[in-house]
Amino acid sequence: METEPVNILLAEDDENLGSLLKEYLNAKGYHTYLYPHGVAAFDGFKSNSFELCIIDIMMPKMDGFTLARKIREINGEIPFIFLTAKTMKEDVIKGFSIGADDYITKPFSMEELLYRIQAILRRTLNNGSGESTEAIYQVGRYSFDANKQLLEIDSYSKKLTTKESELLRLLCEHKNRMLDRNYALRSIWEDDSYFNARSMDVYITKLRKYLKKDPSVQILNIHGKGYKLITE
Amino acid sequence: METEPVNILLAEDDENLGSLLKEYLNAKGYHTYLYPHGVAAFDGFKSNSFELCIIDIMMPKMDGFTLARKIREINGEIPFIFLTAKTMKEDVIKGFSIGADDYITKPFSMEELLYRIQAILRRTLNNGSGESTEAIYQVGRYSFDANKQLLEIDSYSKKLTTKESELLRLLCEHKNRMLDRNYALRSIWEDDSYFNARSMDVYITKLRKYLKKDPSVQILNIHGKGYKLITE
DNA sequence: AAGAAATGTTAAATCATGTTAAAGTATTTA
DNA sequence: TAAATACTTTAACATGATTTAACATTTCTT
Repeated sequence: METEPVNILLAEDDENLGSLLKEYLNAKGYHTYLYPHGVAAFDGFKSNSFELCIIDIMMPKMDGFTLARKIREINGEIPFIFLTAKTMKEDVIKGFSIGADDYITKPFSMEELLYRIQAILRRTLNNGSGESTEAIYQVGRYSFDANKQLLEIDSYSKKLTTKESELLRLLCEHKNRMLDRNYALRSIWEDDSYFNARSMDVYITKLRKYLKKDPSVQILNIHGKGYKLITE
Repeated sequence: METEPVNILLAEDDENLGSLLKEYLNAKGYHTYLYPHGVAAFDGFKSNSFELCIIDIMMPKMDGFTLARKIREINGEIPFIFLTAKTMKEDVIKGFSIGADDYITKPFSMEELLYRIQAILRRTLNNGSGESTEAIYQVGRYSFDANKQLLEIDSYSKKLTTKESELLRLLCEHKNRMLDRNYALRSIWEDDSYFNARSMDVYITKLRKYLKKDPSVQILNIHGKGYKLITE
C-alpha cells in the first residue's frame, strides 16, 4: 500500500517556534508549509493541497479563527488544530471548534502535538464514510475495546464504566507518552475544577487496580503535569 | 437514475456559524442558501424551490417559529430542522415541531446535523406519493422493520409496541453513536420530565430483553448522557 | 528538614439507571 | 357497551456510577 505525503499547513507568527515545529514535523515525514500570519497562510492554502491545518489563534494581520473560517469556506472537511495561549477561555475555544477539530495549549511538547496530529489523521484520512471508528487498543497483555467499554486479559473481561473507559481511552491514545492532566479533565469532565480533578484521581486508582494483572503495564504520575501509561 | 441537487434553506444570523454550515453542507453535495434573518429567508423561500429548511429559532427581524409558520402556509410538506439554544424549554420546541420535523441543540457537531438531514431526506424525498418509506435496519443478526414494528431474528419475529419501536428506531438511526437521552425523550415523549425519563428506562430494559438473542448486540448506557446501540 | 502542594486510597454520600410489578389508559372484541 | 386485551406509566426497590470527603503518602520548594 502506497502512502502519499501528508501536507500540513502551519500558521504561526513566532518565528522560532514556527521553524522548530516545521523541522520537527518534516523529520517525522510530513510536508510542512509555514506561514507567519493569517493572510499569507490563506494565500498558501489556496495554492496547495493540505490534509491538516495547525493554526495559532493569536496572529497579526488575520487571527486564527478568521483564517479557519475562510479556509472552511473553501474546504468543508479539513481538520484544524488550534494553538492557544493557556489564558484563553475554554468556552471560546469550544464554541468555535466543531467537528473533527482539536486544540492544544501553549506551552506544549512537540511530541504531544505529533500525537494529536496522528490521532486526527487516523480519524479523517481513513474513514471518510464515517461509521464510528473501531478503537481496540493493546496494552501489554490487555486488550481494550473503547467502544464496547471492555477491558480483557486472558479469558477474563471487565466491563468499564463510561468515565473509566473515557479515561483509559485517552491514556491509550497517549500510550508511552504523557497525558496532560488538564487536557484530560477538559476532555472528559468539561472543566478542570478542583473536585473534578479529585474525581479523576479516584479513577486513576481504579484503572490501576484493573491493570494489575500485567505488571509490565503501569500508569505513572508525572508530578504536576499528568499521567503516562507505560507498556513494554 | 439521475439525482437532482437537494436545495437547503439555511436561516442563521450568526455569520460564523452560518457560513461554516453552508460550506460544510455544500461540500457534502447539497445546495445551501444562507439567509441572515427571517425576512430574508422568507423572501428567499418564495423565489426558490427547497427540499429542507434549517432554521435558527432566535433571529432578528423575524424569529424562526414565525418564519416556519409562514413557510408552512405556502408549503404544507417541507420538513424543518430547528436550531435551538440549550436553554430553550422542551415544551416550546415540541409544541411547534410537528410530524417529520426535527431539532438540534446548540452547540452541535456538523456530523450530527448531517445525520439528521440525511434521516429526514430519507423519510421525505422518496415518498412523494404518501407511500411509507421503507425503514429496515440490520442490527447484528436481527432485522428491524420500523414501519411494520417488527423485530426478527432467524425465524422468530416479535411485534413491537409503538413506543418500543420508536425508541429502537432512534437507536438504529444512531447505531454505534450515542443517542442523547433528552433528544430521545423529546422526540418520543414530547418532554423530558422525570416520569417520562423513568418510562424510557423501562423501555430500554424491554428492548434489551428482546435483543438478547444476539449477544454481540448491546444497548450501552453512557452515564448522564444517553445510550449507544453497539453492533459488530 | 519543614511546610505546602499534589497525588493515592478508601469509604460514604449522592445521583442515575436497571428491573419488576402493579396501576392506570387506551383499544379491541364479543 | 362491557369485558378482555394490549399498552403505557407510575411506584418501589435494587444495583451501579460518580462525586465528595477524609485521611495517608509522596514530591516539590525553600
